[in-house]
Amino acid sequence: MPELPEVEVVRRGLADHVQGRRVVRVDVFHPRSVRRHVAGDLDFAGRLVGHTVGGVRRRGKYLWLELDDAAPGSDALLGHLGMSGQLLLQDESAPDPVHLRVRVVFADGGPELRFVDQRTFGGLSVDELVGADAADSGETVPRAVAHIARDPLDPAFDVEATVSAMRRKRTGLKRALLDQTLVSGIGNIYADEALWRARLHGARPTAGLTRAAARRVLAAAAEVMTEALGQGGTSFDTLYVNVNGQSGYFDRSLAVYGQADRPCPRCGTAVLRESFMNRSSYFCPSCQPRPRRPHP
DNA sequence: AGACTGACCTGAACGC
DNA sequence: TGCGTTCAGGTCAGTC
Repeated sequence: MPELPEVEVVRRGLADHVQGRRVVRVDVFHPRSVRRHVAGDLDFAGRLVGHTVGGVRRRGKYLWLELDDAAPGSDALLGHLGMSGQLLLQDESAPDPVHLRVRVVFADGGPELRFVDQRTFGGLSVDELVGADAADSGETVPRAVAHIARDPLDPAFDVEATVSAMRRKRTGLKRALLDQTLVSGIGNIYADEALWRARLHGARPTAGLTRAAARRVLAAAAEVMTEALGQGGTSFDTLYVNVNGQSGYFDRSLAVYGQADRPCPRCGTAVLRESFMNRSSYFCPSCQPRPRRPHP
């Protein structure tokens, strides 16, 4: 399940291996994988061919390859891995993976960029770059990413503004952590881990949080994702760009996620699993007591 | 306007 | 053995 650290691992791998390369051919094998490109797969391919990959950027779980340059109005190849997406660099002689959805071929004859996605929740599109925020920083993001908040590892991430925005919400803390327009990059796994580190229950109403508690959980999220990145980063020295986290090492370090009935690493109490938003939440009932007035 | 739900998708694991 | 059910969960259109 790619969340911020996994996407960042991919970004680094791509930056090392596709920057400066010119696209000569694009094959789209599954229309759903380019559904965000409303002009269709032919237009998608046409906007890539002939262009050279510039910088490789990321915000939250979104990743994009600047085409030619980063100026507003220029195009970028935007990608989201969804649940099962992978961006692989593979030699043209390597057999096509079963779930190969899009192939990008480069002029130098080197390894192809292959978008592989079993469940097709992810996707690619070509999107125009726009100014990142009102301030004239010169930073640009694809139009489709403009509504996504900065993530906790972004140097320009504003903790105090995020704390204020969080406390203005009328929702539960875990919902808020998963809200990509409030703070991006956090998914179900790192939300549970951050809540555990901050000793807070996900049903705590955001409006009732102290600023200190809100800061604590955001700091915990940044910390756990930084640690995961450190471990995920060990495996991308080859042309194979690992994306889905399956071969990452961080799962050994998870305190509560997926650890139902196992002892909490801090106090030994059995970790609980609960259903939440059609998925699962894991927490320690001792370290993270349910609030007296939980947000439903 | 903001909060929330359901739909999308495939394959593995499980129960009977 | 096989069939049906559940689970994994990121995002956004649609609803209230």
